[in-house]
Amino acid sequence: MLSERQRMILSAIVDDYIRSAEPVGSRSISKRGDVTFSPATIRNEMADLEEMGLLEQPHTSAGRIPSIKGYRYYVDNLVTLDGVHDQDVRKIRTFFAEKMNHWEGVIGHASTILSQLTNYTSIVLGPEMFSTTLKHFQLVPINDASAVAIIVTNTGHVEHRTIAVPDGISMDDMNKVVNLLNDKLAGVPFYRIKSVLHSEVANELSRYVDHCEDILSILENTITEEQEPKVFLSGASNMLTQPEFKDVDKAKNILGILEETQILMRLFESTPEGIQVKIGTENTLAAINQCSLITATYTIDGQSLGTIGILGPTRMEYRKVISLLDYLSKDIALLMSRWYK
Amino acid sequence: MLSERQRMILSAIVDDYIRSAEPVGSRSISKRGDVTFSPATIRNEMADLEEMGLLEQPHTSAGRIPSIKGYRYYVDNLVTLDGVHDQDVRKIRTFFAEKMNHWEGVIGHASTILSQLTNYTSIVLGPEMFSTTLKHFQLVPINDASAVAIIVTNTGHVEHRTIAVPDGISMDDMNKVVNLLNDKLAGVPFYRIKSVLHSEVANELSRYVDHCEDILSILENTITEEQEPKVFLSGASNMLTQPEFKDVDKAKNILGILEETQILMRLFESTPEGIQVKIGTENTLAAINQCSLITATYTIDGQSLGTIGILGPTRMEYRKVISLLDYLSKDIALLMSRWYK
DNA sequence: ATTAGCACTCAATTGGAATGAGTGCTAATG
DNA sequence: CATTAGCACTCATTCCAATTGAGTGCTAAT
Repeated sequence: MLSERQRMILSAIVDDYIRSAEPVGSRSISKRGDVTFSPATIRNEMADLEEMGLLEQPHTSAGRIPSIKGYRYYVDNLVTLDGVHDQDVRKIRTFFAEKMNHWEGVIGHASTILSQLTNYTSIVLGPEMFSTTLKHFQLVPINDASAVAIIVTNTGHVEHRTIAVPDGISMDDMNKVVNLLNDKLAGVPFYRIKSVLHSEVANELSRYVDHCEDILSILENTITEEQEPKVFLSGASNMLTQPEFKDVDKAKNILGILEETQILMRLFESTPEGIQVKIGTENTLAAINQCSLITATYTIDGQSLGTIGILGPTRMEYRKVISLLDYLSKDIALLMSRWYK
Repeated sequence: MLSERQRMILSAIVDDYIRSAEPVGSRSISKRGDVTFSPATIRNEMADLEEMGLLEQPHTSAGRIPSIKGYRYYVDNLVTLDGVHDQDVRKIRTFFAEKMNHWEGVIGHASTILSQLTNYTSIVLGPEMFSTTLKHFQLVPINDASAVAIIVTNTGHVEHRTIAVPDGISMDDMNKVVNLLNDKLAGVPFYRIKSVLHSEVANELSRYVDHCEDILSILENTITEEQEPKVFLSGASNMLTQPEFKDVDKAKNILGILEETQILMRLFESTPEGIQVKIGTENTLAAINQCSLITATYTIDGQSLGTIGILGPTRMEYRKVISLLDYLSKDIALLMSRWYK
């Protein structure tokens, strides 16, 4: 649909604008070298591209900037992945060289690297449990009043949490409860555990143990809370380096959003496997309509575990970020496969 | 050293400046009602106060603003605590009404409340372990390759972490290791565990078990990492609402700092018990020389557990923040005493 | 089909005048 | 003698008009 020349010009404009954050004029394109036409010719093409909705003009006597649609075309058709820069690879290597023996380490480090290498904000979701089932549940008493609940999933993922034990519950009762839970809940997907707890377990439990409501509510909290993936955020202040957020109010809006884990998670709802680019208003959340979000899932044995993402202005270095996310998501999968066998 | 009238005027200037963030003129003070002198008189007194270093003038024809020394005098001598506002108390109540069965919940909520009620940034440190000793160590095997390490301190505090178990370590070996560790390390303060591990445990361990270096290094990591208190941050974006940070560069500086947990912790090094106010350059960290940090420790049975703090511009609502921190630190102690018996 | 040339647009910059909040000093006042 | 009214002075801020310059669209020439 676009001529080769138009594609070249569009590409040049997007590239230039990504670099400079200033509207791009016909003259500067002509001088770049890779497009050998005169400014006048380029102007004509630009007018056409604008008519197609790929470019827009802030005001009559300014250069052009890419529209959302323009970025979309650029990302879908013009971005050539040139791989990750050598020095970036080296930096990732040294970062991950440190021996890590829990997944939070890997995910946390990944988040830090991403923001450092891109100068954007990185958002990383830990292993999700939506598609995961309970494999094993264990309670380790610590003292009269508290115990550690350990939850093992079918993926080999382990979560733990200290819980308060209500007064008047004996060790014996505990064991009964734990056994019953393992019987009933093993193999049940997490998102269904809450209802199973109420429908099947509650009745049976009341036969064996007093105070069962207390125990149930605690378990319910513990298990359902763990269901939520943990969110790691890094480089939020990088937003402020972008000229589009030199207006403090805009910046505050976005940074405020970034502080609300709940909202962040909604951003990642229904991210498909592989790499996804959401540009400006393509994001459902109005507050980040000036931003682009690029996400990549990390998978082991074809199963999607979690998501890493970069949030930046729509004027984002798509080429670099996409390459990097692709590389890193595979790296994370590799590193984490140790715990998932 | 200051006359009553000078104290009134200084107090009025600080209050006004805290409210408006604009230099305060003699006329506006005179019109407030509580200082009944004419602008001319007030001007004379202001000149004196400036000479004493309590006030300063941005430029010749502007009003006065408090100097660091002025704030200091204000905080030390002029702040009257009027307690926490009723509606704030209610808000805290509803926030804490939710049943919480792990300390992260309490601390995390406290952080959120603080930033919401003050519109500043809150920094909260979880229970410290510097003055804490190991009470009990436990390893719960999950599968061949991993186990959960549970660490109980003398304060009743519980930490846990999943660790990877090196190949070729049997359950039996494990138990031996755990028993040995409990023998040797129970009662040892955390900050000394690392050295004890090397000096006393390493030798002995090598007699019983192969691969002991692997195990040791993992344990060392696990234990020493837990030693660091967890940092909770909330309302960082509130910084941007302050006119002193309308300059994006300044804002980025501070927000950048806030993202670095290591640095944040250094801010809290050696916070004395009770409430402490550090104004502007009184902070050792140059990056926050435009800020004031107010901290309060929460203690149980006279033992200091952790610290809650508010970071804001030097032009901070000291009265309100100090009252609030005082109130909340006691509240946290109360809530947490459940787990510390 | 391409491009040189030209008139036109409009945001951004510049500089100088007007504004006004606030001061310091002096002399008058109770 | 402490207080205050009065006044000249300072200086950041605001306002406005003129200038600048990057960039466009159109037309005619190549």
